[in-house]
Amino acid sequence: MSFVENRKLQSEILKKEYIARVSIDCVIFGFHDASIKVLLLKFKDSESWMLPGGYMKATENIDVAAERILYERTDVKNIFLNQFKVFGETDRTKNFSLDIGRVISIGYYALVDYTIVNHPIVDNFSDDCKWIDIENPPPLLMDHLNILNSALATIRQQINFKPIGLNLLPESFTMPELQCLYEIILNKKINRGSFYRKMMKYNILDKLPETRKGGAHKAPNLYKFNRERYYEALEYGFKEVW
Amino acid sequence: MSFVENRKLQSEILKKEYIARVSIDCVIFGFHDASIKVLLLKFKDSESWMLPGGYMKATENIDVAAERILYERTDVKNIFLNQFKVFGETDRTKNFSLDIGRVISIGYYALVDYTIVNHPIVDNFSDDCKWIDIENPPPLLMDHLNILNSALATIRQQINFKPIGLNLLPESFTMPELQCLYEIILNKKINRGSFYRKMMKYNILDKLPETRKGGAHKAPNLYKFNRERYYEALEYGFKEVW
DNA sequence: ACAAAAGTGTTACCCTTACACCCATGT
DNA sequence: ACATGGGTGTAAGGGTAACACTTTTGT
Repeated sequence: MSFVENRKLQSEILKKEYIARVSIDCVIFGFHDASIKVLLLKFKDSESWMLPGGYMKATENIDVAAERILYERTDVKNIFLNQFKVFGETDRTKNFSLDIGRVISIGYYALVDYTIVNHPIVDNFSDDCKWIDIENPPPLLMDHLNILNSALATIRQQINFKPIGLNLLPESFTMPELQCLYEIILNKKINRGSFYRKMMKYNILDKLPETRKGGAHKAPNLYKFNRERYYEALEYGFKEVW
Repeated sequence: MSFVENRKLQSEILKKEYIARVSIDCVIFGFHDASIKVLLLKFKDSESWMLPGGYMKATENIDVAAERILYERTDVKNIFLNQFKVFGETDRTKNFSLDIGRVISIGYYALVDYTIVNHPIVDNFSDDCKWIDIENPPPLLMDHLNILNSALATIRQQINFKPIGLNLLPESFTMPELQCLYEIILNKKINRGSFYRKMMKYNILDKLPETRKGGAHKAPNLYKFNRERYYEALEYGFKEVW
């Protein structure tokens, strides 16, 4: 089979297996060193970075596709991704060295434990995969900076009426750590006592019997999220005005 | 050219012009007779109804596609559509007599003036187009009932922190009419005085010099939305908790 | 006269903030 | 002793809701 024939066949297979011109991009946020990180791939032989993304298969549910794509490109699995917006400008891929034509992309975000990425295993298109501080993003391909900022705006909105932190913090954590997460996301200081009471009223925390030993001062209490009540709050939100 | 050849050609043209397997469905809400209506098409020679929808072209921006599709199918134009969710279950089209294969659909909603639909002009696939009360929806094709309910849930959420009513009410309206709209959307009674003050505090209404004559009692004041402040409120919302 | 609309005063209540105070517990 | 963390009391302030009262103005 000639090279051209082979490429044609590959293309045919791809067309059958995948939905042409529809991709998924994943904005994976982590929390570490009192700052928000995003998981990025470095495009091979280039100084540009990109969000982990890929094409949808014709036979798989959209949410499943998002999880598969993230797994294939970063070795990260079993995380819950939230669809947040479709990016469908005709010129959104023009700032890209490969001519992939017109592609619309479905944006997903997730808030995950920073430690889920242990090994920088990357796929054939990338030569690096790591957490990058959102304060200083490197050059991003196509409209990926726009997608990233849109995801950030989405979580900053949602923090007003939905819980946050599960999967972003380790299984158990202290109240000052949780407060620090909120302060970083909201980019402002919060009064400690008020934060404490509001969190307790949300009724999504379980206090653990043990404390975090080894620090320089009083060992802080450990908490974990009560999954049942957390998910309930995620679904229904904390408040409605009307 | 044989029938088969012709169909093949048509299919090829369609493939080039349109993005295969990506559709847009529009949930168009109107307000009339103190109830919420949705604009539906009746599928030809069938008792089933559907949301106005269609396929995206390869060369058009996604938001433009949504407006074009709505216009082609219902003769309604120049309305602002909001993307709200992608429906991508593999089995979402199975309950449909035509075998269109796997299609993912991008959901858009709009809130419009009920009077925009003057003539029930419909396309080749439909034999009726009209407003239908959301309280008693007829049988809907595929997952269109799901899409409709999802759009409803979206606006009921958003009414808590964004203005509503522009395009849904006529250019000028009275305070009781606006309150009625809110009560219908939220499905509950609101205290008149409290509603009045809250609305005035939102600072998105301009009081007109004239009143609505001809009613049985005191002519109520007319108001209209201040576009500039309305759009600003749409973008930034009325309140943030943290 | 009557009914609807408009605007405002009042009160009670809840929630949120900021601040403070006291206690506990590590080094 | 000192620093951090935990928990709660309190007072100020803002927002909301329900209710009532008054005034206006159509038929």
